Amino acid sequence: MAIASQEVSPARFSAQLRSHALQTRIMDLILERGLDVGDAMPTESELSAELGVGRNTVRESLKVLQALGVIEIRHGFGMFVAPNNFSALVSGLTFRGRLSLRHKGEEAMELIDVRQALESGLIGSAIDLLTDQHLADLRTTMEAMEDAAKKGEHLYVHDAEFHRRLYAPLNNELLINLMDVFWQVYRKIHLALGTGPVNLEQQTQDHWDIYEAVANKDKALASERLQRHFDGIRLKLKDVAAS
Amino acid sequence: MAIASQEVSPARFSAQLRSHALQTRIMDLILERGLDVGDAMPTESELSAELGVGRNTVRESLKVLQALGVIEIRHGFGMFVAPNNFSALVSGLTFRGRLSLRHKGEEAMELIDVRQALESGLIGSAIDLLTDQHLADLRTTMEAMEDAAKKGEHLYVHDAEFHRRLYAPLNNELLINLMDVFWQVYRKIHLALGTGPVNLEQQTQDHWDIYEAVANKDKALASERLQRHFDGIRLKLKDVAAS
DNA sequence: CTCTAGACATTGGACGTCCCATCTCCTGTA
DNA sequence: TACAGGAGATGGGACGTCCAATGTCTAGAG
Repeated sequence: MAIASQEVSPARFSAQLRSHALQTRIMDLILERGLDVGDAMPTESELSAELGVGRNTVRESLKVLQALGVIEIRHGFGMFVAPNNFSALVSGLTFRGRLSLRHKGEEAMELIDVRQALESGLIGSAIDLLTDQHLADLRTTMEAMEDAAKKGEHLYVHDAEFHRRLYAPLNNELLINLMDVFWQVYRKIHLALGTGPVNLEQQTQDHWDIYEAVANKDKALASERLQRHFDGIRLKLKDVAAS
Repeated sequence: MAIASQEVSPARFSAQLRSHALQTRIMDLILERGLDVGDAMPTESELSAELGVGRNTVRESLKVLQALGVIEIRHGFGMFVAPNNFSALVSGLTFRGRLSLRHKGEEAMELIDVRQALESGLIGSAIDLLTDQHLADLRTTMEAMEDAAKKGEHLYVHDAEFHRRLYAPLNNELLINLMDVFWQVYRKIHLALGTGPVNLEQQTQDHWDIYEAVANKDKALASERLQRHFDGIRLKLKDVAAS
């Protein structure tokens, strides 16, 4: 009965500490009951009764947990422990980026910096662990990208897929999710600013270049080309932000 | 059944898309009104009226935005656009980590991997931009850590401070926040598992070693020692998780 | 016997109202 | 001038009610 850490006198504390405490209690409840990813949570009413708070209050916490990717809420069905999912961060970070663009776009640029550091820093390890299968997958993605480019379609999906598969060998879900978040935020900011003209062929060629370096297991070259790739992205962003 | 021109009738969409849309509307409202960090938001009632949704509904979204670090809510005073703040992620990631520890601790380990990649990958750039002031700050932190170690106190604060200051030269708030989040999550998971015996002197010496390499601007050595530092952390975690 | 359409129960979504808790600021008094 | 206390505003919370979505069960058609 790990009621543990029950506050004794919520008299002078509290601010938003209470709601945070409630979120924690719900997460603890999941852990204590041994619920795992995909398992059903108690209903809102049950939680409300069990935790001794109103249903609205519980709902506020649940919405937060949903936003944090802890639980998944399905209307008319129930709530479940969610698989790792960082999509929530996207909203917050996108907001940050757009907010910063009103000044000098510093935060948006920082985001690119982090992405660049992560990707160009990890490409070496990824190449070490690269198998033929991974390479084949990567090539498939590239071919799809080329097709899309020829048709004049957006490359968003393929671009994202490329970067995702590039680091698949590392077998690190957290990393993939994180990079995905950054990628999506960049895209959203870019969209929000209104996309300038895009050179689909050039974009595709950039990726082919990276692919080639990776296929040759040339770590230094791959890292450098990734670096350059991000320099390009950074320039494009700076360009649009200057408007 | 003639549907009399519903105002906003995303009839078939409705899922949690609605609440997400509401969050977006609030963020857009902030951007449209040109509100900046620290500025006051409309009150809950105003938002409720303006967005045409109930106050409870608006509150759920506001709580989420608070969790995402977009706004700051001060009971009895008002709501404000928040400075960048990732503390929310800590909760979610910590939960993930603890959940994963019931299996094989994979996710917790992934977190260390990402931290390791980020830190050892970026130390080079940080050293490039290192000034005497940064170095002096770092030394101050180390001395404080040593003091604490001698007194037998926990090194948490100093450890965090060290890693934070190590990358201060990069002048990238996002990165600092991100690493801070990872650090806190690691600490929380570690605490939740029950801390084994800690060797304060060894821990301090590890950091001194890193400091030394940085002070000598020896990028390779610094990177290697950071790598080793994280290997130690990883072992400790694996050790505790095995229980 | 099988398949499908519709009723039903369950569960989350939204809202309104009422009252409490907390904060800031202003006023009045010493 | 300084401090104490009140007023007003704002968020926090709890019910209760009704709506909407979803899965399941059942009855009827074939």
